[in-house]
Amino acid sequence: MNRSGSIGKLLMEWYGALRERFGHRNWWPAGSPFEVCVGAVLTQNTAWKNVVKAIANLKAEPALDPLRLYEMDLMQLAELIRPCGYYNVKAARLKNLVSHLVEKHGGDLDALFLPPTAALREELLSINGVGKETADSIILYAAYKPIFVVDAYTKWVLERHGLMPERNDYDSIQAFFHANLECTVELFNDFHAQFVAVGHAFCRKTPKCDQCPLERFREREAEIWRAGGSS
DNA sequence: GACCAGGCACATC
DNA sequence: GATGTGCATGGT
Repeated sequence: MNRSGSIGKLLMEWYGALRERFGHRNWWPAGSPFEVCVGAVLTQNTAWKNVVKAIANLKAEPALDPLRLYEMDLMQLAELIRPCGYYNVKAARLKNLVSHLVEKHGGDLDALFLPPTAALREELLSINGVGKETADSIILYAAYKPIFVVDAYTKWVLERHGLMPERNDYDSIQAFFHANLECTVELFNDFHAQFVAVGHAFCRKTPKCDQCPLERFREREAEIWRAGGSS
């Protein structure tokens, strides 16, 4: 087995251990694809608990709808999403996303999601306020297309286990997972969610880190490096 | 009261 | 292209 095969096998064992520990995460925690899009913007550098409050406000208005958000006053939108922080910035970003959706696709998410993944990603990234993680979250969890979402916890785990690819930028890490895993929506969906779960449980909690379900793979990881290019 | 959270754009060098 | 900074609330 070559080295990439070994890594793929290890990653699946990681996934199995995480899944056993945390259970299937049932992501994305949202009632509709549009809610995923809104949540993806609101959760930028923000704890999900606070996003839940903001989304509840939008639902109560009710305003969790492309056209309503499109027509809503910017200041009013900012006030509704205040609990999730950066509310002025995020109100503008939501407006950008919704304006694109309404003006280019008549408010129809299915129309937005029609292009192939690479083209859709480029289109989303062209919207000010939609970066790589936000775009990929929308593609995976709202459009149901297989793309691996990389976040701070993903980087933390890879670094912690010495599995970081040559370059540690977003696209390189994403390519690493695409190269070593079966590219399916189901796997990418829950794998990313498991990284978030293990991050919540152990990242920055060094005293507890020895209880992390990934610790038992240390020896396997060392073996892979000893084996080098083949095994 | 300090520190952190499921980023991103923009300024500066 | 690498690095620094502003954005802001709520939980621990």
